[in-house]
Amino acid sequence: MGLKEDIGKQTPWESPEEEAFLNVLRTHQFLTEGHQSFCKKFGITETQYNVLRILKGAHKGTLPSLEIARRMVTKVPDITRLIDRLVVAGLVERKPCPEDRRVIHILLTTNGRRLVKRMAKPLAEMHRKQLGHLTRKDLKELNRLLEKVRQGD
Amino acid sequence: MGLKEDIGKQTPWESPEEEAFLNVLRTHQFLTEGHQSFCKKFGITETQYNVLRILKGAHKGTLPSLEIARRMVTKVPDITRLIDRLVVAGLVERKPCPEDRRVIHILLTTNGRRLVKRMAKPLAEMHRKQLGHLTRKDLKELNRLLEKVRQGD
DNA sequence: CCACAATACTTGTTTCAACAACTATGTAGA
DNA sequence: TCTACATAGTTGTTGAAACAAGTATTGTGG
Repeated sequence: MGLKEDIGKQTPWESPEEEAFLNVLRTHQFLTEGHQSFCKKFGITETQYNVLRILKGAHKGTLPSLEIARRMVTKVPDITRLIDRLVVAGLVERKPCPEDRRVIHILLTTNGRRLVKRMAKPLAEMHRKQLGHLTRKDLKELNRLLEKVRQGD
Repeated sequence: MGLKEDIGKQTPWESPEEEAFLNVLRTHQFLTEGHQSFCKKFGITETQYNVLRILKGAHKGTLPSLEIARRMVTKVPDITRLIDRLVVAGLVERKPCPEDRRVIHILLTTNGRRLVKRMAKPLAEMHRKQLGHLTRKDLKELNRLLEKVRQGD
């Protein structure tokens, strides 16, 4: 199924660039939908999972909040209340930095670490379900092209 | 710049699928950011533009609201108030369908049509700015792979 | 060392999206 | 024709994102 049938549009694309643009949007939507409902099963949002994932991958498992914001996929102008919710959920905690009292370090709690671990295998499964029909060569080429897109502007 | 440096992560990917997944998310963010600020310059949101674009491409320039919702890139469970805002902005209007009184047709007003037209050229320019550095072959391959992703699941 | 700028985060406010429940109209089978 | 169900859209409510302005701490040029 091509994009044209997919969205039931009458007129063709203005340009191949527009087609690619919408194609990225559609595919993003396709992938993110599954990811969203996946996260929901574990009681968190996509954005919240993103924070946990970043913390898990971080050196020493701790980062200043704005550093987390910087690494997020989406822009988060409101990192404070995003962290707030994770604190309330008992998944992360704040630890003021003694060296620089402006900074607040965020780290996973035991529960947070446990949740990320518990999500790992099912998540990998979902990725395989969503992308497993692409060959290694496909994936490599897709990654190359997506990275090339981001080099522009 | 690869994805790894891009997001400052320590640990490598769990799988090529996860890498591709995040790559789509990042690239989507990259593209949509520009698109968002573009739309903002014209006083509308991305979602609102999406409605206008769909109406412009629709046969006879009119569609029932739920049909619009169905064609949107993102899920819109709240099409009513999305249309509300466009009505208030004077860009679309509602026209009850006489044949089926459940249905309400949405159509562009003159102002709406004018706005879409006014946005067309700058938008094409932005697409070229964002994606112009990819060759035709790149774009074709990218489109092919993105469509292939959506065939899965 | 002192004013001033930069950094790191917080808070207030407004707007938008998500979810579910609800109304109104049309369709189809017993 | 009457009941049940499906479709189209609306509304109420809650929660989260967007934006801008504010506070506290640190770095820096004169």
